[in-house]
Amino acid sequence: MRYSQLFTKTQKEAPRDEESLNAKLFIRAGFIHKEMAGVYSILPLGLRVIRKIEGLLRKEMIALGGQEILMPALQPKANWEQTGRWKSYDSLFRFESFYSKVEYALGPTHEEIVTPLLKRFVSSYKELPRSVFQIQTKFRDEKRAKAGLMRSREFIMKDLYSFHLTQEDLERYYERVKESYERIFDAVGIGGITYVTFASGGTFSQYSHEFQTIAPSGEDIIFLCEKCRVAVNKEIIQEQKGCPECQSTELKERKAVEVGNIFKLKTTYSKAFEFSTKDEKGKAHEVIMGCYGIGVTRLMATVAEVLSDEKGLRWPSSIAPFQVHLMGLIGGKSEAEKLYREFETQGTEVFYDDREDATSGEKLVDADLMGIPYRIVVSEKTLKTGAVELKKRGEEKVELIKIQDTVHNLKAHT
RNA sequence: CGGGAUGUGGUGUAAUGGCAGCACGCGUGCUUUGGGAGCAUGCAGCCCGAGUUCGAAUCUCGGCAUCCCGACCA
Repeated sequence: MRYSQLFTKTQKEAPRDEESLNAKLFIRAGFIHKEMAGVYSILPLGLRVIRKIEGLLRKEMIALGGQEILMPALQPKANWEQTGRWKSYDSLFRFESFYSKVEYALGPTHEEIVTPLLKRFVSSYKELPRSVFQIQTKFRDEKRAKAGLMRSREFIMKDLYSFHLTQEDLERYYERVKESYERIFDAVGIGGITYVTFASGGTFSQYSHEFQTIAPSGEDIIFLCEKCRVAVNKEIIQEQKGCPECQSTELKERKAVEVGNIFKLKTTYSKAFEFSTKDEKGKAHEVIMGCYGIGVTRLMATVAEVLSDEKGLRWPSSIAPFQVHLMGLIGGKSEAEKLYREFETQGTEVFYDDREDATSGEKLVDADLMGIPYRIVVSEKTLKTGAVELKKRGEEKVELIKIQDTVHNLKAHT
């Protein structure tokens, strides 16, 4: 993509009405635009990051046997009454049609849809287990939206739901999802600071698990055991006392962001919707369920919060909007143009700062702000030796590589 | 929802009862170009509504919006 074609632009100053690091960086770099408290438009660069995260999640969910679907954000009141959550779910957006008295909900989560949906098709133990997932926009009427994309009223989430014949089968699947989540957080560069955290599991199971990423800006407090690499949520620290795995009481208190959550629903929703299957003997059993969420936009914000530096964003290759940020400075513009075309032909994701009216300084500063992993500068200086300059975002070291090897070389890097 | 704060060109800010100014941005021209350029010139603003006053961006009241703290958070 050419910078000159991009309708957005970067800005030097962060707006006064954003205090959180992620929102400041995303707005300055032109990734998002605030429409109102807790609601943002996603701009071209931001959307590319979201698509990357979605791709990664999709791959993992499919590996877990998940079948991708897309359920509605607009949901019938009746389903929410069936589970009692029409009245009890505080952050449910409810509204009435302008034309009739019909009331609707905007989905904050999809148990009320997915359970009757699976019930419609699954009626025998032979069809279990099953799992479905979606990547979709959720709505929650947060009492206070805050911290940019960290806690917004409209956000993108990946939600997976699994359906089992037995508790044991759910347990096995649950462990597989846990491992999958760990791979996902590793892949986006926050694995080292993300902890499986024991949280309250409600009345139906002993624990649920959250994936908590250590961050100064986090709104949750966790108590972590460095030895076991697990943590305990603030909610249950009183009853739990020590580390759930080694019983150590030397836990460290840290602020963290909840980037994912896995939960054994057991039969809560299958009971509400009378979803059961027959076993070999023809006896009906309520289906055992699990649900597993990762906030896509929150994950994006978390990566920005923990990996950025004073110059701007710093994306891991796995979810970067582009792999290469190319620019031609004085004396290097025509060579940069040629390189750009070559990259495009080769299918490398390249962002080309082809602006005629931007100064060198401006281009360099923008590259740091946007945080694309590899920067290639072509200028009179580099061309003296028939080379271009390659620099990785966040590192000081620059490497000169022969211009004719550049495209091939980057293919190896990315 | 309780508490606190703030609303001035697109963005960041100054003026605090008396001519709305600066920087970035945007337009035009020329010169520039390895870390958010220079000169010249132009465009663009007081959140909304009442009130006080000779006079309100400034004071008062109401509304709206945004941020922060708290409560809440599958």
